Amino acid sequence: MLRPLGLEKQVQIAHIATRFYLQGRSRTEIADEVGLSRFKVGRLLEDAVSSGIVTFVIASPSGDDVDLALSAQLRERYGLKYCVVVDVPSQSDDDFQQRLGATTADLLRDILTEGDVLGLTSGRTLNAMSRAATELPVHHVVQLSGVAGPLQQTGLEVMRRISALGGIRPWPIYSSLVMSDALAAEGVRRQPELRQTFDQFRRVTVAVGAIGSWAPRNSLMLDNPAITDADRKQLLSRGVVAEFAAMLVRDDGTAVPDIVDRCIAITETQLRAIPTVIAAAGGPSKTRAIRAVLAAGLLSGLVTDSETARRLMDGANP
Amino acid sequence: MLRPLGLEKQVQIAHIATRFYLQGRSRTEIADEVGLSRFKVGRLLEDAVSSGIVTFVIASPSGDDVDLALSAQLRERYGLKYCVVVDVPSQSDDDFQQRLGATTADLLRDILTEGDVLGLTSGRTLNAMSRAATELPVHHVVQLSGVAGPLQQTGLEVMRRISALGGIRPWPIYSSLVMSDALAAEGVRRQPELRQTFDQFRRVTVAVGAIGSWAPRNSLMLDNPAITDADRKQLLSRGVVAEFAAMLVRDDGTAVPDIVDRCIAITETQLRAIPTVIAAAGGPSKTRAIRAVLAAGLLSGLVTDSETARRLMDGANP
DNA sequence: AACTATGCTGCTCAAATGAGCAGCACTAGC
DNA sequence: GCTAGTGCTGCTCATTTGAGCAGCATAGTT
Repeated sequence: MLRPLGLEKQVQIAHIATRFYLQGRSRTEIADEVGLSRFKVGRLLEDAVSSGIVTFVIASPSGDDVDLALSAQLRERYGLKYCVVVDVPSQSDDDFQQRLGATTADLLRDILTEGDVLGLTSGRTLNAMSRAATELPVHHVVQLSGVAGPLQQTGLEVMRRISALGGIRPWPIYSSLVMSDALAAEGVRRQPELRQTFDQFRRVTVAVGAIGSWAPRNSLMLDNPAITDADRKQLLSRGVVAEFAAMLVRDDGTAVPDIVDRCIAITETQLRAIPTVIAAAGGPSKTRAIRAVLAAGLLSGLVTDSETARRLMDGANP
Repeated sequence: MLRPLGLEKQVQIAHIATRFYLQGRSRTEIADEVGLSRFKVGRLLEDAVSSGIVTFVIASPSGDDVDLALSAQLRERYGLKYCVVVDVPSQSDDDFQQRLGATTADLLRDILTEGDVLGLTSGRTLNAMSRAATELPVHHVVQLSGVAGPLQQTGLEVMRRISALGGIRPWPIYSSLVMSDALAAEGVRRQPELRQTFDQFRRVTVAVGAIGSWAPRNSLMLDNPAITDADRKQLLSRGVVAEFAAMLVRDDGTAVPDIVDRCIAITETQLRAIPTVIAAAGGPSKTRAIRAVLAAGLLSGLVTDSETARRLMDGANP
């Protein structure tokens, strides 16, 4: 339209649009009512949309901080099964983890069913998730990777909280995530208690993990004492930018298996066998890492913040 | 729904709603895409609306000050053919008339066609209209009522401005609106010049008039010197609350013909014969009067402000 | 005047959609 | 263990709707 639609036409369109969209009448019905052909009504409704008289707003009805439209977009973009994007206005790191964790807990409560076996890694976000979780309809929670980072944020702590919800059996890993050498790791893996947990890996139906960033450096694993400066240097030179459980990933999504034999954690193959794998991670420093893990194609779900989501949307098509 | 919809379901609904409303895909298409039955998709879209995930906003695309939704509602409510409701944030009386007048001019430009003959009364709003009008595709403008009120706001002034637009022949009334007695009025009506104008009344296809309020008192006609205190008292006691052209109206819409024979203006019968009669009036003091004129059932159009529109909507069904 | 070009209208026919229903899983209560 | 109740699913059939088209009016051009 060159002329921006006459005033009376606008009102007429508004009338028809109200009847149609707000009152749910059919085009045919409206046509009879206002004395137009149903074709005319249909075209006026098209005009209503194209001229911007009618706008569609897609938003969370609870008015809470989930950006549904962005969630749906991101989900679409990366072919995810689950995707939740949280609006986190505050930039405080604590708030951040808090919101991401709480939302992840909400998502889990939503998608888990009785028969599911939940697998978890560690990290601040997962810790916040375990704090926020109030009810999870599962009976088994399996720790997917060994301990890394401060005592308060280990996978063990997460396991403790989750199993405290009641009726949930924990399968913990009492071991550090990374060993100094493959032989030591081999020895740990032989421990009966640990083998019990490892045996559970194939039963896990839903896994939730954090994403660690290696470039920029924001990862509990990378800071593990068992990883020497030489290790770090070598792995970084091999292109590692992210870690998920014990899996190290390059920008293009390919894995770097150099130290898998030193890790006490679920393997890539086992991880890929899990029907639903969800990552919870956000923040500017994690964007590149998240993109890498997405590129690896092992995620079926992602919980992140809106700023990160936008950055992920902006990136080149994967 | 008791539970306010699971998080994942919300995202799924948002996805489907986006595809449907924002991208215009069909339910069937979406169903194939996401692997659901078209019925399921349809139900999810219903949920999207009922749960408030999708909202329809009906607003003027130009972002200007016409409240389209309210216009359509009011139009519907009073069975009007044309109705424009203007948002006037400022409470200044001048702004008020200005906006109402400008919008009336827009409406006229929109609905008038070459063959139309325009009829006008007087008043501040119509004066503002004549100021705002830049092009009107008509060739004849007929003054419908005699002069009342200050020189700057008479119908004559309106006629002058409109005919100055070019290509428009004015049919003026050089007379006061009210005479002190019927005999004098009779004499005036005999004047050839005036008869020419009166002869045009039946040719008028679109009439635009202001509404005067008698209770509360806000009318140029009521203040006319030819109306004595006794007249006023009598007419008010007869229940007159409004005037349109020279027609005096009660709350219930019935006419009070007591002084018609003293008025130099179009008669009620002639007025009712005009296909399209539009009133332009607004403001708190005019609400009751507008309601009365609406009740009289002679209007096919109304231009008013949003506050007044809301008051008119609130009133009992006519 | 004849002729395109343009835009608007309402038609036909096929596709999309809604209403209502029966099948099925699950629950709660006996 | 049974059974009525509840909620969800996808079906059939009738209605609604869209795509595309031909008719018609208007405007501008030759």
